[in-house]
Amino acid sequence: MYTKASILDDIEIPEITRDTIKEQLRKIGKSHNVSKKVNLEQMPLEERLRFITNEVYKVLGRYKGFVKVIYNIEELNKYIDKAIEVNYLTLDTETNNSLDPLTCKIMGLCLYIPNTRPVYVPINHCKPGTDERLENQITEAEAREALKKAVNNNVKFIYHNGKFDIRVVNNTLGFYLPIYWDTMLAAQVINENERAGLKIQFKNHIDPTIGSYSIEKLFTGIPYAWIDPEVFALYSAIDAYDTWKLMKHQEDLLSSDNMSNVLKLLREVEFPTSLVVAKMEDDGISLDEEFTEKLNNKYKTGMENAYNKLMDMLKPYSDRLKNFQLEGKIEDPVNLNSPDQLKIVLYDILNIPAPENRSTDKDTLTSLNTDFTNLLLEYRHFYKMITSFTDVLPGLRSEKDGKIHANFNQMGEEEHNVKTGRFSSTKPNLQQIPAKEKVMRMMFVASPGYVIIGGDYSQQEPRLLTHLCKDPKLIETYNNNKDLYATIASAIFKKDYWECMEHWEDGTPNPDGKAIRSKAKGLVLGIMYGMGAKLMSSILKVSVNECLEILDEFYKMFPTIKRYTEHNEEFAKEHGYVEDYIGRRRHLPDIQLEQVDIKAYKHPEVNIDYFDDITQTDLINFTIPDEKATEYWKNEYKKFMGDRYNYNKKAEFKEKAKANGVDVFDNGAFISRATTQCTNATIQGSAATLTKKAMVKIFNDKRLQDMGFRLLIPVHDELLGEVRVEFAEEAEKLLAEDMIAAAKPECSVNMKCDTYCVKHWYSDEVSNAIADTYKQYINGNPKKNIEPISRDEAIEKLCAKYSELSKETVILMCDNKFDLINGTL
DNA sequence: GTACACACTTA
DNA sequence: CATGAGTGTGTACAT
Repeated sequence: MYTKASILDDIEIPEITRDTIKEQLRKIGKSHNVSKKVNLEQMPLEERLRFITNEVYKVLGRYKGFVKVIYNIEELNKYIDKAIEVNYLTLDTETNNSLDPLTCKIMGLCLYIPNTRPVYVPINHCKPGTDERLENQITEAEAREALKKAVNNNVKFIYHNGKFDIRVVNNTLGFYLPIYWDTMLAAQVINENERAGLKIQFKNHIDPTIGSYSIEKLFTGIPYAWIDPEVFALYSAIDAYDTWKLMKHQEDLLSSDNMSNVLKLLREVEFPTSLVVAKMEDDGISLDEEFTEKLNNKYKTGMENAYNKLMDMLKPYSDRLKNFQLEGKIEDPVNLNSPDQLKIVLYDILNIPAPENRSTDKDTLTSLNTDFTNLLLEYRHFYKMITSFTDVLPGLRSEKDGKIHANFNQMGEEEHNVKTGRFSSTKPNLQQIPAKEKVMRMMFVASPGYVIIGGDYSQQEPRLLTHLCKDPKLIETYNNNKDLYATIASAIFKKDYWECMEHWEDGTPNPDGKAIRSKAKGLVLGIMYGMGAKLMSSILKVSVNECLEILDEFYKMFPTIKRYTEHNEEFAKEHGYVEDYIGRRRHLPDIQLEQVDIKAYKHPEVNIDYFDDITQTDLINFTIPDEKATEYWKNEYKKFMGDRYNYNKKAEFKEKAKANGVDVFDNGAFISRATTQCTNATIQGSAATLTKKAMVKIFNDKRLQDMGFRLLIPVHDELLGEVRVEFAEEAEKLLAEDMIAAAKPECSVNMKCDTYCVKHWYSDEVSNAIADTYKQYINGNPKKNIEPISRDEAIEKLCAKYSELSKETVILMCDNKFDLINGTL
């Protein structure tokens, strides 16, 4: 029996696998749920803990003797020495009912080393019902020394979602552990369409017979720390073992030749990135609370005014409103946030000519252009700013340091399927802070003594497209530092390069050039998104035919792009995935579907006299799949369609089949969507990879580290960080250098990077906008019917518009004299 | 309480 | 038929 063995004995016994307990597992059954009749909440504590113990043993008792609890430092040291000997350590941290690594308490460590049994190291368990720490445990200081010893001896640390664990360890024990392997990230990179949870991964790849259980419900409402370590170990320690098994499986899978790029992506990009993200989340970003409140008040006033005016405009229609209210179709007063009610107000009560779909979205309301709809748009804008940003951000600040610690997920949200490899951000989503409403970004401020440094890749995606298709003309454009869109416009519209630029060579504005250049820009974006000619025509504001001609000319001038996209799509059809410039894969299984799924049926030959409850009608409707007929219709389809795909013919076939009672499920939409995604997935995936590489490079840049530089937010093609104010200029330069250098050696096209340095995010943009408006006010603008006004009047107007800024600040900005680094708002 | 549609924000 | 994200609201349905 394992229970009587000492830790040393354990280390010498052969590797224990779950095979030994498989039989038990089958007996226990596949799932466990606590009976709903048991009222956990009202159970006295002692009874509840006993109940929990019993339930846990019922489900996980098979692990008793497999997992072991370490109660003293001698045993822990032995275990760590063993880790040093074999060079690996799998680690999972347990916290006290908190998923916030910033403020949580560390409760214990789950460890696993091959050829030993998984162990649980209790650190902060308490006597039930109290905060009194149990004595027979490892102290935080002991745990810290033990882990540090492992780190100093270059032990390779393995995790499942290591970002969480290394943050917990940093915030409780005071240092960051290294990451050798993360099975969650590996799972997501290997197949982004599969769920990456530890249990499901283990079931899918290691042991399909494993049962599922959800005993977390048992613990709701009571601190985990009150659970006996022996009981808790059963529940938690097996995770470290599972993680190890999964890692071995993933390493095997990735050791094959055709997976070497995926392995490289993990080792050089994703694993190092998770460390960067851990620190970024721990650091957080500062919010200017006073400024945020001022903005909030401004928008609230604006929203209330708009709302009141809207209600006033509805007053003459009170009779009609009443009718709909009596029918229960609208509330009293009408709820403008409800699209259902709004449709009635707009199209039935106010009798505004309704578009076919009776939509109430922004485009529709804008095109309606009535006093009511224009005011409604204003109301909605304010409402959005308040409810999504100004009202909620202050509440998201951590009690620990008053900063906002958003969650950055380097592979997208776990709940959704992982897609292209881009970052996502939640609670709050710092990637959707308004950019058009520029003052909103000024809520974010550098920490005291720091300045914000920002850098964005200029045309990151088109440059990567150029690298992917190796177009000589486009490569030349970039390497000669010429404008991409002007080059393209000049090629397809047969004009001189300078005729396609926003400004002439001498700097004077060129409105025609601006228009033609923006057409080329729309074209490139459309191609990168996989847009159809119809939609592209509406965006470029040309007819469909004209758009087709432009596209034709485009592909004639840049045949490499067409060749590349076609090759990429064929690759996807053959392999079921596309690859980015490093080796990140985006699986698009739909692209391998047959155009149609065909299913033919037959009616069973049943004598209804045998069945009391079956009627003749039931029988006619009752069918069973007919394999032979299905085969026949599949052949018919191939014969009918011939070699070339034809939409009309397909429709004709569908009708014919349907008339014969054959189901034809059209996969056309799925296939075309997957095809559309091919090009975009490689470009967007490449961009995501490049940005991550840049983050890693910046993180590891010794010079930036010495300046106190820390990353704050990744916004896809843009990185935001802060640095101690005395190093502002130098850090700005280094940031751009690192971002550009990150593309090498894999990317053949030079990157370009624009940077800025401010105390408040976007204050440079706001300052420029104010200066521009000021100039228009005092000079006038005949095109926009703006009469020139005096300086005082202009300043007064701008102060009203920017009421969240002080008058002094507005004046400084008007004169372009605002100190972006030290100036106060 | 959960799931979806809709509307809006962003790169 | 445009790519990729998250948040907040209202509504319908289940519990």
